[in-house]
Amino acid sequence: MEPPPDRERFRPTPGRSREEMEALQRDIAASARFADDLPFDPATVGDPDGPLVAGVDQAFLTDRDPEMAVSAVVVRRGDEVIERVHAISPVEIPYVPGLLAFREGGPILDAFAELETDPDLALFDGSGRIHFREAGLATHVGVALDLPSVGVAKSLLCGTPARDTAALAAGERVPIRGDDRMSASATDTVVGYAYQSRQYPDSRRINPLYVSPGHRVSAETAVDCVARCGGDYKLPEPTRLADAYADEVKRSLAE
DNA sequence: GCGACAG
DNA sequence: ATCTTGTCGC
Repeated sequence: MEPPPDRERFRPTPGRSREEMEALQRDIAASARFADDLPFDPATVGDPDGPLVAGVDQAFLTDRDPEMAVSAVVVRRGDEVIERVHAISPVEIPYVPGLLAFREGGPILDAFAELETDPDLALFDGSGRIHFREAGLATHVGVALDLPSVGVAKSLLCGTPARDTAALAAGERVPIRGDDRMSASATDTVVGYAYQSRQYPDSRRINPLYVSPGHRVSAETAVDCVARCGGDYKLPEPTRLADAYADEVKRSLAE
């Protein structure tokens, strides 16, 4: 799938100043919908006859002249893999906290362009609304494709947990509220959740995931969808499969 | 000067 | 993200 013609302006292309990138992010946030606007019933995510859920992740070939990105997208219905694609693209923008979508967004869109299936929902490795300008990777790509999306990050970029998240039991979720490091419009509103997908039985601890709406989903529905994606690991299965696939492609390119 | 942050 | 073996515990 490709971005709709009228959304080409959201594509995270290189050659922009930091100010221009931040301005585009404010534009992206203004176009994002942090409320449910889904073509399916979120309660059916993970069901054999439920929606098509895509997992997205990348691996990098740092030891190349232009650094190369391997972007992978794995689409599932229930626990069955319907389609799996990848793209290998040059990385043209360095990683800067807050501007991750500009480094990874382009290569990810290259992978989506290879997709024959149209997913109903996509899970990204990174933040959505939990972002300084409410326009993290999941939001940026979701808005660019006008595709319902969710951000699943392994660490918290900004925002404040409603209570301590150090020792949550499996399945527990704690609201993350917008704080002073974020757009004023997010202040005190629930921009996402810390979600303990897995936990050890003993005293060892696993950090929670930080789930936030990307586009066309509310914070509550975003966590519900992640919880329904299942899997036996910390990361939801779609994302974990995309991660493994990107690594597989990367290793096959070793020299 | 301090703060300090996805992948 | 990436560089990387063994090791602790169920």
